[in-house]
Order: sequence, then C-alpha cells, then structure tokens
Amino acid sequence: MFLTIITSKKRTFKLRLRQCDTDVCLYHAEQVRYLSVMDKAISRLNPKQKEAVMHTEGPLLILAGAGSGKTRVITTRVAYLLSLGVPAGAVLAVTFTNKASKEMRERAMSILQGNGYKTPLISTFHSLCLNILRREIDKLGYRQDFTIFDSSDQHSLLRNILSEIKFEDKSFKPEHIMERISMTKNEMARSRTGKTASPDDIAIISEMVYPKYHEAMKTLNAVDFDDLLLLTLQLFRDHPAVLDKYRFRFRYIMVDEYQDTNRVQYNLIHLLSGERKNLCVVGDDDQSIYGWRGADPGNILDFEKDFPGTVIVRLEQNYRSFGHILQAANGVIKNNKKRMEKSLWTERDQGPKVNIFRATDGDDEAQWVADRVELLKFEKKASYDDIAIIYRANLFSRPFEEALRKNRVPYTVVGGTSYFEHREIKDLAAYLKICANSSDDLSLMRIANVPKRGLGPTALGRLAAFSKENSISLLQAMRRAGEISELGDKIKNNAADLARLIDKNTSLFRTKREMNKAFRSLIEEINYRDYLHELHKNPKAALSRIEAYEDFILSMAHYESKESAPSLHGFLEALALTDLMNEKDEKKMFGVTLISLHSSKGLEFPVVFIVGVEEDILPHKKSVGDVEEERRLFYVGITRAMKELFITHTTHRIKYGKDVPSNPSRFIEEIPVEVLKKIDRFEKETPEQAENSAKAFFANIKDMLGE
DNA sequence: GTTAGTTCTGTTTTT
DNA sequence: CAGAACTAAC
Repeated sequence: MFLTIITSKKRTFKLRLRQCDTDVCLYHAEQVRYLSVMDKAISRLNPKQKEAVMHTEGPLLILAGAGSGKTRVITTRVAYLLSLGVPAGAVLAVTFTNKASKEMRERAMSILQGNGYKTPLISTFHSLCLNILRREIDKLGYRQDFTIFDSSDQHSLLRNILSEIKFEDKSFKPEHIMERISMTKNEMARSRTGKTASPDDIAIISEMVYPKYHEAMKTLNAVDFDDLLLLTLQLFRDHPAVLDKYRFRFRYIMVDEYQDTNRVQYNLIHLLSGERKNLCVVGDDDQSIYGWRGADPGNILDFEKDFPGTVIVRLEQNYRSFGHILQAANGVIKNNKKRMEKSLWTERDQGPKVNIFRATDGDDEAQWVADRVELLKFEKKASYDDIAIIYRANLFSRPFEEALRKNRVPYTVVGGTSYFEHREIKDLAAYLKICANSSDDLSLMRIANVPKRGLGPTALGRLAAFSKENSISLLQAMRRAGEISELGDKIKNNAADLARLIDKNTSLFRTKREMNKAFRSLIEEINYRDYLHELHKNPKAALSRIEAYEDFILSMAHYESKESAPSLHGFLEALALTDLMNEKDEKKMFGVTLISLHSSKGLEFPVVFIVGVEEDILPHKKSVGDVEEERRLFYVGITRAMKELFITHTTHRIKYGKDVPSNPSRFIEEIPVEVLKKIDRFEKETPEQAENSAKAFFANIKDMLGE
C-alpha cells in the first residue's frame, strides 16, 4: 500500500505503509511543513549517502569507510525517518559508546531544528538492555533492585570463589578465567569465526567455575555487563510476548559500528527486527579491532546472507585525509584476505607524503616526536590540539609525556587507568552499592573494615559463615551479630554498628532530597578523610585522594541536577555504564592528544604520529593468531590523519628493563614506496627551509608579544 | 593486625 | 622498570 503526501511546495513523497504502521497516517499532515529543512540536509549528501538515507524499508547495510561521512549519514537518516512521519518512539538507534549516542542524538535533532519532533531512542546496547531489564527482569527470577558489577567486582567475586573451592594453582589468573567466562557468555563458542573451539586448560576451569559464579551473582542480586545483554536475549527467547511488545515498538532499527557486535548483540538485533527487517546497520569491516573482546566481524560479512534482500551501500569517498595518506591506508589494508572489497578515494590534494622516522630507542623516539611537535607548531602554525600521538599500548605514553613536558608542550592522555580504579573511589562506591542493594555482600565485605573498625578477616569469616548457614545476606548477619556466640562482645557491637550505619544511610538515600549531601555526611561519619591521611603518610598524596572523592561527590550532585527522577540506583548505573568523570572533563581536553590505537577509532586529527610501529608491538607478539586484526589496527591509525602522518620506530627498545633490538613492522613495507618519505634526523635544512623556519619563529614571537 | 620486603608479570578495553 | 600481589616478620 502506498500513501502519497502532497506538500505545499509541489513536492511529492511516497510513503510505503505496512499494516501495522497505521499510526504513520496520523502524523503526515503536520510533517509536510518541515520537509524543506530535510531537503536541505539531504542535498548536502553525495549520491551514495543519499541512497543510504532514503532507503528506509528492509535490510540495509552501509559499508562506511573511514572518514566517509558515516555519522552524517546516520543522523540524517534518523531525521529523515522522523520527517516522513515515523513516530519517534518507533525508531531505535544502537551504538557502542555513550559519546556516539550523544553525538547522534544531538546531530539528528539539530537537522530537524526542533520543530516539535520528539527524540527517538538512541542508546548504547548496554543501557538499552538495562532499561528493558529494569522493567522485565522479574520474569527471569531476578529482583528488580539488582545492581551492576563492574570488572573489578567480578574479579574479586571470582577470587573468592576460587579460594572457596581451594583452587590454588597460581598459574591461572582470575582475570584470565574471567575473560574466558565472558567469552563463553558472549557466545564466542558459537561464533562463526570461532577459533576458541579447542578446549584448553583455562576453558576447562572456566567451565567448572562459571556455574558457581553465576549462582553467586544471583544471590548477590547483581548482574555484570555481559548479563545485561545475555539476560535480555534470554528474556526475548523465553518470553515471546515481551519480545512482541518491543518488536512492535521498534519498527526502525539502526546499529552503528556493526563490525563490533558480538553474537549476543547480533541475536538481540535479529530478534528485535523480526519479520519486518527494517534494519539498517552501519560499519566497516576494515575497522573491526575488537575481535579479542568477542566482536564477530562475521556479523557484517554475512549480513547479506542473514538478511536476504539486503541493499548494500558503499561509502568510499573520504572527506578526511589527503591522497597520500589514503593511498598508504589502502595499500596496507588490501593485504587482508577476509574483507569486503572497497577502496577509499578522495577529491582532495595528494598532500605531504607519509613520513617515516627511525629512532635509536624509545626515549629518542619520544624526544624526536616532541621536537617535531614544536616544529609543526612554529613552522606550520599547527595548534597543539591538532596533533595526536597514537600508540599500541597505553604503557607507551610515558616517554612521550616526559618529552612533551620537557618541551613545555601541553598534552592530554586519553584512557589509561580510569578514575574508578582508584581505591578511594571504589571504597566509597562500595558504600553506595551496599546501600542500594542489601544483598551485595561483596561490597559490604570490601568496606567492612575500611576505615578500620575492628572487623578483621576472622570476624568477617565468622559473619560470612553465619550468613551462609542461615542463608541470609551478610548485612543481615551483621544485624544479628549478637546471635553469633563465637564472636567477642566488642566485635558483635562493631558489626551491629556497621549494620546500623548502612541501614540508616540506606533510608537517608531514599528519602533525602539531595543525595550528595547525604553522601558527604556519610563520608564524614566514617572519618574517611582521617583514614586517607593515615593511609598516605605524605599529606600531599592524601590531599589528592581527598580531592578525588570530592569530585566524586560533585559528580553525584551533577547527576542529581540533570536527572528528573534521581535515585541511588540511577546514579550507580550511570557510574557503571557511562564515564561520569570523563564526561565533565571532556571540555578540558586540550594540547597534544596521547591515545591508544583502539581508542582513537572514530576520531580525526590534522597531524598524527603513530609510534612504536615495530614487530612484536604493532603486530603485537601476543596476537600472532590474528595478524589481520593488527593490520586493521594500523589501518585505523593511518586513517585518523587528515593532513600529515608520521610513523616512527626504533632500532632498540627497553622492554621490561631489558634492552632488545627492534625491527620495523612488516606493515610499513605494505605502504606503497611512492607515498613514503624517510626522514633523516641529520638531514640539514635546505636554505629555504631554514629561512621559512626563521620567519615562522619570528612571526610566532610577534604573536606572543603582540595580539 | 599491620608493615615492609619479595616475587612475579607484562595488549588493546566502547559497556 | 614498575606496579600488583603475596609472604614474612613486627
């Protein structure tokens, strides 16, 4: 059935309707007014992009090469759907990061310029699932007030389990076992690329421990990140009525970064899209760099097979990089066997060639880069903000930080140790967690003796045993500490006091208008400040810890001010699922950016340095199994650069305290020689270069003195 | 129950 | 080398 809408401006729109889309009709009349806004946005697209935007019904695969205007296409498409009269509630766009979803939301809505359009649901996989589970999880036998365990929670739980079953073999680290459990949960075993099929020792152990872990999580009334997805999938599989509800609701589904989806995510999307298959996925198999985390590039490679009738749109025009950079990228990536054929092209100039520099060692490399950064600043008038230094592993940031500091160059390190890793934040968060979820024995265990309140391991062991015998929570056991005859009177009181403290604050968080005030007084009540001073003998360190938790309180205040119905659960969810702390600091990003190859995906910089491009680092020695993914990683790095790209490597490098010779990465040879330029440190400046740099130098001084 | 010394180990990490 | 985690003595 076709419905034709006649607009005031002699423009006709054909809208195909399906039987279940009756509510579309109700909307069209008021939408026609806004088509001109939409037309403007669409007119800015190239033909391929236009095709992707206007194809609204049936499965659509958008293969979006790096820098091909992917975000513009997705956001325009969302806006386009709304402009057609599709109700906002029927549109679902799923992303991986909060940053991406935020950007998508803002840009899509800005295309429509308000005009009374409601915002569709644009969310990450995890928060989408959380929202569904909050409503439906009782159907799976969980309690509604569950909390989310982050990886350090998981880790310590697993540690407990291992010691409980007296698994003492230290050669198996809890992290590795946890990683394996996570892979199992993400249905890696059933993956089509699945090479994890061969059962090794870790697989055997994790298989043994997984049921115990799962059981423990359930009694703790907690779910982990994987569970959010897995339980939602289970919900959809076991409760068709629930699935139908969401299927009916989400009639237009879009998935960003589809190459990064794992099997569970694939199944979720598959189920949700249902018969209708109004599913649009966007991705680039060449940028699939999360295979080690369960991402299955097979999902994008086989999309056509999985969804018959798929229309494929290739976005290959690159708007980001100069020609030489693109040729380097193409030259490298074409060595991969398993990929969808595509080749980026640009209308832009060739630009400078790709610079290769060989340093003697890591410090030399860092110093050279830092000096080059200054040269760029003064000679080419580049801003520090325009420059990024990208490395394979976060630990490489160190020498660059030092060299930049030495040159007085401002910089920002992205990633690395996150805010949550700090002990004081984890401690205080544990207080919040036990208040939010009285079954969370793990958090209670963590803070039972922090600060010291005379509840050592032995006392806690007794309490834990008592809770087990009576199948009650640890908190409940503390409330009833008086009944435990093995405990001394003092300990009984200590435990009961703690239980009272938790109970009191639990109700305070529930009733008090401003949670952050309650939080602050809780921190004061437990004398956490003094505890920190005891812990760190030099007052400077203690003070910085105090500042850190002050920030934490501030972020709670921030959360409360922006949320319409703030709650402790809500805050903890935001804490687990979004990077609350970095959110605030986002604007503070300035200077040269130091970032890992992985986190650089999606970003762009006029000048990029990819450093440490050596064998055993860039194809990393631990990922020999998947050189193609390493190559994609390099490809991602190259395609971040807009104007100028530098690639550096060393002749020897200190690794774990030992000096080892290093060889240039095999990937460097894959860059066509005609786009390469080897830079020699001792190369003298040509007279005109010298003149230019002198000019630039003086111009810069003038700048600094004058305006 | 805490502390200082010792051994061990070493990617990437959107949530 | 450096941080974590474990052990052995206060």
